[in-house]
Amino acid sequence: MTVIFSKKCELGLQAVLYLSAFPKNTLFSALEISEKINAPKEFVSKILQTLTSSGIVGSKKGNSGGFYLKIDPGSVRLIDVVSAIDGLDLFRNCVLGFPGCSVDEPCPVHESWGKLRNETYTMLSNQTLAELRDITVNKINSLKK
Amino acid sequence: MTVIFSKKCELGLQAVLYLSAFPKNTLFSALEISEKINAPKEFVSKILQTLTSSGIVGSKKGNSGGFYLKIDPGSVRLIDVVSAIDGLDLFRNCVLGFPGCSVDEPCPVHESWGKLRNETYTMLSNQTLAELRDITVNKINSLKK
DNA sequence: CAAAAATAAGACTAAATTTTCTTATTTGCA
DNA sequence: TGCAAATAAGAAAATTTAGTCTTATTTTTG
Repeated sequence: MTVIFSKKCELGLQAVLYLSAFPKNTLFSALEISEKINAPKEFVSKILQTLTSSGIVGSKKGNSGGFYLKIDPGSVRLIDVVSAIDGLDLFRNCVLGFPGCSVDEPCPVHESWGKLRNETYTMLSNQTLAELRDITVNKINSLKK
Repeated sequence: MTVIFSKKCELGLQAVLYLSAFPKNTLFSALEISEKINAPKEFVSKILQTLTSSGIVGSKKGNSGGFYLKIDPGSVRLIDVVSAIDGLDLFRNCVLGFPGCSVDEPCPVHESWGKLRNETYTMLSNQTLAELRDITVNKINSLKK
């Protein structure tokens, strides 16, 4: 089971982080990326297509084609990728699944989860891929092979 | 899509919260509970069976049978229900899905998510059902009919 | 121009989760 | 004792998510 994001989203985040470790516009084939993040090539390719249509990633067809980060790493935040793939329902819905959870009819953890949820949103919004670069490079390099 | 818990877990939490709003050992049939929390009866019944085998809930067969909170509401915490249904992987796995995420090989949000994850765990552990009773009763009563 | 290698797109399959159904067993009560 | 109503248990169906396959198109290179 995934933690809070879907598998698609996790892999999308990993792929974009991978791309952000290299100079902007550096092309990588879906195969290269999939091997690096240890995921099925076709699945990665499909996820990157989604990110392409949302504008975060660019693609180039043909013999020497591939995917690349289209937006400057200083302008992309993790939340942008999450938003493009899973959407933001995570930050709207009641964590206990109650309907109509609000200040007037709060669930038992409405306030406390609300706070944590906002902090999570902030965490995913605060830093850009550029700011995460060093730690990202270190992590990417530790992924064996 | 659910927020961080599975549907089973959400409904299990709702059902237990419902039971905790009444004096301990008060019996409710799966049908009554399912109508209250607006979920399929058989599904609720199955979830409560899980909670029965984990000891949080008790069950009584036969004509006037049903389910009841077996442990005192002052001794049950939300995390106990989560643990019984979804397990605690949520509090162990990397939120970005990276393997081997650790202090030595942290992912880009290892520290910040680690903190939020611990606070989430604390939130689900701190208060007992008894302490949540007032707000629970209010929420349950707002769920129409 | 033809071959090779890549993305794009969509159909298809597989797996996991959710939900329903069926049957057995238990229990209270007339 | 027999019926009705409930849980127990497990099979089956439906839905969602994950992953694969196929075909088309693009682009570079020989």
